[in-house]
Amino acid sequence: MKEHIADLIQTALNTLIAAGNLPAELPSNIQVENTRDKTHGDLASNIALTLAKAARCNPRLLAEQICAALPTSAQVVKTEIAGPGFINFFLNSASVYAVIEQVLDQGADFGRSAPNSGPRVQVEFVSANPTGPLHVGHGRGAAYGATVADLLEAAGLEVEREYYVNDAGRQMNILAVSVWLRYLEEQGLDLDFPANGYQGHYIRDIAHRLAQDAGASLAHSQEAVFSDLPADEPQGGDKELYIDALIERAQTLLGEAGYQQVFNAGLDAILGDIREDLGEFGIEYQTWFSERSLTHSGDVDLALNILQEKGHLYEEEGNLWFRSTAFGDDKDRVVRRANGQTTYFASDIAYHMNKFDRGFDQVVNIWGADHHGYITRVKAAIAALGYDPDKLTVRLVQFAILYRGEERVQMSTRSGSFVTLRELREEVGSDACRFFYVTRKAEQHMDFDLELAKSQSKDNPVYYIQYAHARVCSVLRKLDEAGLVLDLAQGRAALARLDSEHEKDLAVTLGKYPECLQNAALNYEPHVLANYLKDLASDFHTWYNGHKMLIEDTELRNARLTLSLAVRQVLANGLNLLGVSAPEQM
RNA sequence: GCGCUCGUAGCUCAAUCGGAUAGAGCAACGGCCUUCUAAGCCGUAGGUUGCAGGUUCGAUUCCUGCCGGGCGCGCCA
Repeated sequence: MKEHIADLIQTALNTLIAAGNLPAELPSNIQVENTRDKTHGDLASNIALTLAKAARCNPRLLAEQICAALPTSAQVVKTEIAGPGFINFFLNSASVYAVIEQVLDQGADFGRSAPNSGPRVQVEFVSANPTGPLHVGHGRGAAYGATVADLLEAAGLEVEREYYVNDAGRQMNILAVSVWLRYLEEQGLDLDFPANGYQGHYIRDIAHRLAQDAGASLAHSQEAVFSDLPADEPQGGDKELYIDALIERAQTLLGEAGYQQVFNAGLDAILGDIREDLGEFGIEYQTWFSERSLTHSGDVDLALNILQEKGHLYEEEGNLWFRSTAFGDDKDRVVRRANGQTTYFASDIAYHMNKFDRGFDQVVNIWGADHHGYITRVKAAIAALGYDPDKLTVRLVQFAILYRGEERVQMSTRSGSFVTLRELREEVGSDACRFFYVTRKAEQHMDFDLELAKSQSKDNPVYYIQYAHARVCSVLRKLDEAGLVLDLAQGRAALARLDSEHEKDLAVTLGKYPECLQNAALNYEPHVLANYLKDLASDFHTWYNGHKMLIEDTELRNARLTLSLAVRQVLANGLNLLGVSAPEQM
């Protein structure tokens, strides 16, 4: 429809140019927009405002000339000039209601672009360290990333969802030691748990299972484990030095195979838990990418060699540095320490090289807002390796603050007393979680009210939207109970009988859905879709409250039910993209 | 201190690449239940878009400075 209006305007402009009323050299970009205010018609163009200067003409006067030169169109009822020179187009009801048939014809595909018709994109999200269960902060990244991925897919892109598993590094060794110590406790040792160890109860569970599998084969005496270790923090020592010493002791006593057994017991249990948690949250990945595999495959060395060859590395005091300042970073970064160990950043360089080598046209990283300082150096590395850093998009997600009504829910990562995503889902349900998490702009701080998310009232947007969907289903049930049948063909033929403002508003809102999806996808803004669904549900409820569906007039009844079906379809399509169910009854 | 980010009604938030009179919901106030779901409906009021400049036909949006909140600034991951 917008194209049609743009064509009309183009024809008018051509006429004016031919008549010598306009200079031939004009910017050719004709904008046609949905109107925000329906008193401004259905569609509007600012063409007279943008051309006024080049045409050396008062915008309103120019608008009048354009209007006069517009060819007649069956779809346009009237045009109006308003404000500083906008041209407003009023459409006939048949063109407004045409969308209803389109929705019913296309069903679940309505609003979606042809699958895999666009570029190939990877979306990496969550990627939390497998050292403990996901907490509510990860939940927002999960919901946001999953929805962005689904939206991009709906927009026709070929999408691959990936989780980067940080299964290398010191934190993982701390996890392994934590598991081992709990295991030793179960074997009868009496010990002080390290201040820097993982305190959560889940560690005991993992240790318990390890004991069942391994028996006493990993046990060592109190003496062997703790002799000659530096003091831990409570004893006036350094907790970092202490835990590192414990890691070394574990590796010595257990040997390569034994240590791996403990290590993997922790990793497998936690990763399994995360995977299950996300699965229950409606999130599936195509790839779980292991950080360790980058070392084993030689990708880390390869990446460093390439940087070395290109002259972007230098040594200083035994450390190997990447000259990221040459690419806009604040300071250079160490990639390999004097002790030979590569840094986390080195893995990340290799990881991004690997991503680009897999041939993605676009790479999207969803990170917590605390990582924003990291963007520059990663882009620097990508550029230094010879790839296009603009192909990487990083979207940051702010943390959510939980409220129970007015009261803020305290969270502390220490001592494992944080609120897990699983706990949150169990309390308010996955649907409400998925919706609430994406209802605000990602980079916006958000307040997540548990009471609101649980409430069954119109104040709760999830309930309100799902209720609209269920309401249509309910009406169809009532229809059936009354011994009536929906004649869809008659309903579609009789759409012109829908003559109330509410019905027209609804159809207009339905018509905006495809564009809403495009905007939400291309800008990585799921909240646009969430807000749209609220508006659509609101329009539907308003209409429903003012008009009875199950009426004597068969033709009008079928027309209203036909509109309802279209509303239900779009609600279901949108909810599905947000990972929220569309229930048939509440 | 430097960098990024945010600041919109009392509260939580919108505002479609710079568009028209800045919109919703909650709370407040005033009305509504013999109804396909009152777990609701209708209406009223509520604003110097943090402040001050700039860019232009037009700025919540872009630029500069200031004020205020958040985050980051490790050979941690």
